[in-house]
Amino acid sequence: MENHAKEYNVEEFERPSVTVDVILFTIKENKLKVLLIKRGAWPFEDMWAIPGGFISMDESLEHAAARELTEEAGIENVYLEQLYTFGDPKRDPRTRVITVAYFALVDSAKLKQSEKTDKEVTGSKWFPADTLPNLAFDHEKILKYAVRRLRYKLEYTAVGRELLPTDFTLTELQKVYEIILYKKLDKRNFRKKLASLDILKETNRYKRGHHRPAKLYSFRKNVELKSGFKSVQFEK
Amino acid sequence: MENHAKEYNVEEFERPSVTVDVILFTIKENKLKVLLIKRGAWPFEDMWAIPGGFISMDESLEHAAARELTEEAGIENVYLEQLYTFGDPKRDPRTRVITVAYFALVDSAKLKQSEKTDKEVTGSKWFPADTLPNLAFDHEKILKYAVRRLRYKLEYTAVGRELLPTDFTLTELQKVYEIILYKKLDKRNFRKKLASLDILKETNRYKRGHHRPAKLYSFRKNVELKSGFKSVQFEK
DNA sequence: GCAAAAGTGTTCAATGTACACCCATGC
DNA sequence: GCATGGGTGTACATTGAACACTTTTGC
Repeated sequence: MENHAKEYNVEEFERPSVTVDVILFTIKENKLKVLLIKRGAWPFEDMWAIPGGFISMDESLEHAAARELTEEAGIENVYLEQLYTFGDPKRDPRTRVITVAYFALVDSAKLKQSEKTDKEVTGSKWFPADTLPNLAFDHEKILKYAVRRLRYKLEYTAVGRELLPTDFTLTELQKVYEIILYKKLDKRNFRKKLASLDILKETNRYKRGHHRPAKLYSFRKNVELKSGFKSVQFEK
Repeated sequence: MENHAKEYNVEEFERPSVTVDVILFTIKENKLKVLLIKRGAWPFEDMWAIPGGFISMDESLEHAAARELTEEAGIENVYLEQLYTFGDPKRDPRTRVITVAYFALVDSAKLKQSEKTDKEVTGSKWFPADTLPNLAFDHEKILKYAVRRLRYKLEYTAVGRELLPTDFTLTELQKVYEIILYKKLDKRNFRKKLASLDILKETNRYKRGHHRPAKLYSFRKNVELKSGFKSVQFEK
């Protein structure tokens, strides 16, 4: 059939540009936050955008996403998951740009170091996921999609761990869920569920604060992010 | 920051080729089947592949997917959903090719017409999803991913409707679920669940066969594909 | 009248949800 | 000693799973 002949001459086809964009989430100040970057040039100059960039010809998509995170946020080894590919012909006024969006999760404690070194130098800033500035391109749509996916994932898997240090208290874990799902959870039910899932292990250390010390827990190794916290219906 | 300067000169970047591949599922002969196309040229000449092709510069990704379905399978207006984007640098020996995979569902009755006209002319063939030939490129991986997603979707949404004509019997619907989930379901529980979901409406027509006639049902309009049939755990 | 698919309810188990009090520490 | 967050169990409702017989038709 004719298509095969066409396929052979790969070079005949005009090629779009391909980027990766990475929505990086963290929790700070009891809020879900997203890292955005101020654009310095046309188009959408001075507007905020999701960090991203062009893929190299010899790197995988995931590698490109990880590289962007290092370059633009100075962080490494974070949870990274492909979200969706946005390819509307008019989404970038310069030329045809298809973007493969990823989302990433990082414990805010991990940010502290890099934050001090290149703070504001990069023109990047953390915004609360529920009060965003106007965004460049179709980035608002992408970001909203990412938030939906994050919520969904949180209910059905244990991705919450990616937003916490290795050791944490049960109350801290519950807060992660409450912040992202945007609703209060019942302490006893939450803990009962955790116990039944058998994904945590106690340490024998405690977090001491101003009140009664809280036992520290960590996730079991080899818990393949699964098993959920269904408490809201998301699809509509 | 330096990246913005780079971004401005979009043209400086080498561009990959971008294709869409579409995994088209249907149910025939009580099996889940997938449409594959025999390759006519290097690379992977004479091997079977998922239908797909290059995107045009002025069409959306979804449009490209729909167009491929029309060109390669002669069908239109089917359920189409973006699956995942595969971009390993070595997945195509010719050059860097990133493919945005979609999956599509079609009622086999809808195929009958086009089937007769261009059968075998296109070098395409329906394979049972569980007994595939060796596939070109990374298409086996893509296809397995599609099957997983289809199962998942079937449990949590009402996509099953896309594999049936507008009117169908409850037994036919149950068979769709059994074939895809690859397990027997209990007739009474299945019907009780359907009733509670309130997504079907009775017609006053019956399907007459060799035995007792079965009432025909259709899906309510505006049932946004949701609400599920959880009966197996999929993630692992 | 008999073979074959259509249709229909109840019981039990597991899971989810609501809810209130004592405990250990810092100050 | 008191304010504050840490920690724990029980009763009820909802959902899922197992299970068998009668009905209606074509032949």
